[in-house]
Amino acid sequence: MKDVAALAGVGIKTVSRVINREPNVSSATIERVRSAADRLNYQPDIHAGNLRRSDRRTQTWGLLVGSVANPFSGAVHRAIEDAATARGVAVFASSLDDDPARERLAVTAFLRRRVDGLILTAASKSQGYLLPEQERGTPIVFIDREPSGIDADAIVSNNAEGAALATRHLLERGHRRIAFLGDRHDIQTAVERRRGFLEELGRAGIPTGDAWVIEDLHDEHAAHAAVTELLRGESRPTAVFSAQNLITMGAIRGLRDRNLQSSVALVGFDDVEFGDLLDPGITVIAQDPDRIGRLAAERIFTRLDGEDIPVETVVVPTTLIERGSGEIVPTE
Amino acid sequence: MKDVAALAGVGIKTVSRVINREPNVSSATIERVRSAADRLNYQPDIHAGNLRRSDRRTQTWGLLVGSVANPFSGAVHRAIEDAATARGVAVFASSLDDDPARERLAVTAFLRRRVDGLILTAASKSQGYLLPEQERGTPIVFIDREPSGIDADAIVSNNAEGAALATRHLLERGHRRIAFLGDRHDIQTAVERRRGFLEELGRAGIPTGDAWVIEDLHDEHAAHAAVTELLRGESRPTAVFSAQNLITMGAIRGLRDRNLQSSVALVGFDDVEFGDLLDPGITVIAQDPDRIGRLAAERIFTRLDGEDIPVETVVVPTTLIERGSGEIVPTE
DNA sequence: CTGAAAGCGCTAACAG
DNA sequence: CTGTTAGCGCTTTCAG
Repeated sequence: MKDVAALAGVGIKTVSRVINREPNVSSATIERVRSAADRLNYQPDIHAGNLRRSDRRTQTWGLLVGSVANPFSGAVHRAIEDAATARGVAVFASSLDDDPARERLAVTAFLRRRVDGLILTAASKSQGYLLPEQERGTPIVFIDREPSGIDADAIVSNNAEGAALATRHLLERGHRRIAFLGDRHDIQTAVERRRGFLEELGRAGIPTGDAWVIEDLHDEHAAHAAVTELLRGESRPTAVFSAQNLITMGAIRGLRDRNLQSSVALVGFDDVEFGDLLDPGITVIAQDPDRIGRLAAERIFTRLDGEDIPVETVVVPTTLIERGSGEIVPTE
Repeated sequence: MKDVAALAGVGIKTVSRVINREPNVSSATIERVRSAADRLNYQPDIHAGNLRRSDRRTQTWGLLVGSVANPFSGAVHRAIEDAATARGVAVFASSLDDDPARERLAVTAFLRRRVDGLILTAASKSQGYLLPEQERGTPIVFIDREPSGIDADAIVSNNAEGAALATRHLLERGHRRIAFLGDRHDIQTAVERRRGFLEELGRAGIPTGDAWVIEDLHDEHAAHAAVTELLRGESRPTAVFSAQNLITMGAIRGLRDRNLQSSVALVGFDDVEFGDLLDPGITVIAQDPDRIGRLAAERIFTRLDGEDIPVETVVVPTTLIERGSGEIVPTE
């Protein structure tokens, strides 16, 4: 900036004014500064300025998700990015793999870079460690899972209702022996989905004990194995509710292995790409990652803009998409 | 930091030493400073320090991809993130949608935040505008596409060879009437893939004019429509080579609409999730996003570490994955 | 309309 | 082993 000022033959403050589009600079001066800056390929250092700026905004956010390679996270990320860049905000992203230690490291890394806001799918048991940062005024929004140990905004899907909807869908088609395939039992969404499933069975008067509830399936492989085992028994379920993306993939494989994909019903939670190209198509409870991301970004902006609204959990509805696998009726 | 120093009863420089794990501090002092920092929830400001630090490293990179919502980009992103965080580097990500204007904006946004390195899938015609930054010492690595207007490292797939491999695969099964479905013709990878296709046809002695070459299919919908149209004619192709992810999806739909998925062969470029669950499975030329990301990150680190190696384009091999659709033989 | 001086949080260079 | 002083690139404040 000093160099630009020297080249343009003006004071350093005048360059600052031009760069920041502040008023009270003659257009001739503006032009001189502009061309000097261009000639030197000058890019202002946003962080140096931030050191002295009164609002102390870095125009940067930190985003923590399961994994940036996961399609759901990717869609959420994209929605957040679109909202953020529209207002000049750059976004850091970090993958947690549901590992609390990684969460702490990523949060620390972002805080040291003085992000203006934090959006996270927490992997830790409690996020109380974020309290001091929140009190310092940094907006924090949780997505996908609600926070614990801290009172903060959250944007989540209606997991229990979605699971109940899936279950009801199967019940209405006459299924009574429905298996539940769930993710790690310490993940909040997994718990909610199981609850929705069991409660719906309860409402239908089906003794919960009758349900096959298989949990802690942490990847496609485990789900595949579990389904294979499940279908081997004498009294096997007539329908399967797979409560997560990868588990659905494993379930599809398991059903195919035994050539049961057209006789055992399947409803998955989370949309699967290609779901409509399979035969039968895969019926799912679809989440709305785009909306989740957009709402999270809006919430951060609202708080940064100084509005003192109460902390809130926004529930984003899920949708049942019928494609065939969920409409199979029990044969036995 | 001043506050921490006051609370610990030491000078500010001593706090700096402790935070940065510099030597020559008594362990008693370290302990006092540590607990004071903890009590105040102190997080050092990496950017303030950077202003004065001799190496001027922000430990931050910028990544520009097609879209963070795209599975290929997501996989590359993840590989880069893993390499980066292992050495304390945080990663900005931005989606370009193949829009040159977005590329410029994102680059500017990152440069103002003083990233130490830039990894990009360029959308612009020429990246000459990056020359001053490169001369300033910022490592720049291109992924997926080679740069133009600037001499810089690149990590790319062997697009032409992969396309030739796909084409040869079809030729070997007796196909002579093969259609090519391509992305926007101004995208380098699309051009390369078309070249590989046409050259392989040439080697087989098939007059290039005989080939159906349909280009500028920029999304799944356009590809779907193109395939539908293509299959309507009297002398339709016996095989289709779809040269990109979304185009393959559209092609699958088009073939299914006419119930030709088991009579017209299909090979796609880019792996498609679920490819093995379809019937027939989708034969593809798979790229290696993980390796691309890893190599890009390594290249940045190597240059940051000061090694003055020559600029190089690393070609990452692609793999043919046979799943059924590409092994269909011509019926006519 | 323009510029000089001070200071943001930190590290380099030096002195004790 | 520890502290002091200067200054990184910028914005704030205030004086022209």
